[in-house]
Formats: sequence, C-alpha cells, structure tokens
Amino acid sequence: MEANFFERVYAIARQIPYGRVTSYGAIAKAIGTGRSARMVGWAMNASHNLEDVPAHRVVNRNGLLTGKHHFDGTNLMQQLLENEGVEVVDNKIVDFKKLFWEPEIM
DNA sequence: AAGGTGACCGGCC
DNA sequence: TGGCCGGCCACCT
Repeated sequence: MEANFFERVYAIARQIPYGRVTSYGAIAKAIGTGRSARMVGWAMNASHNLEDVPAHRVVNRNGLLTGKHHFDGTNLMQQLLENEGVEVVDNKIVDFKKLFWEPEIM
C-alpha cells in the first residue's frame, strides 16, 4: 500500500455509492487517522484536481455542505447532490442520517 | 527548520 | 439552546 495519505482519502471517497453521502469524520476513521478529520478535508482540497473523487458527496457530520465554498460556483455542490437525487435545503442534506454511507476500513 | 493553516469533531461553559 | 475552545495530523511557506 502506498503511504500517501491523500491516496487513502481518495480511495474512500471513490467508494462512496451514487446518491449517498458521508462525513469527514467517517473517512478519517476509515483511514485510521480517526480524530484528525481535518486532514480529510485538507486532502479533499487537493482532490479538487482529480475528477475521480466526488468531493461533493462528502460533508461534515452535520450534513451541512461546508465545503461548497471551495467549489467553482456557490451552489455547484448542491446542484451535483440534487442531480444524484439527494435533497438539499439551505446547504444542508435532507435525511442525511438515511443517506449517510459509512466507508469500510481497509 | 519552525510556524501557521485547514472543506472537522467533540466537549465544555 | 447556542457559541467558544482545544485537539489532531499532514501540507505549505
């Protein structure tokens, strides 16, 4: 396994099913960093260059689109989620608890 | 080489 | 009920 911390985050993010979402903390836990969810967000920032990583499916534990500001427009992230069938209201995912998908630990 | 930052999380006041 | 604070680890300047 490559050691790159980013690669691990990308691997998890790419495993997120269509129409599903997960939280930074869950990914952090999956890769082993656990309490360092901040690193996940940081990694996602770099993932912006990659198209294989659906960063729009990753939100904070609140189900809030905190990272939407990092996308091109202002509502691009929300548009992408809605395009997948995820209902979003005021930058917040509806039924986040239901759509939440827990990544598998490798 | 050291310091600062960050798309977070959890606890405490 | 909501807001503030510290912790955590890797990347950047």
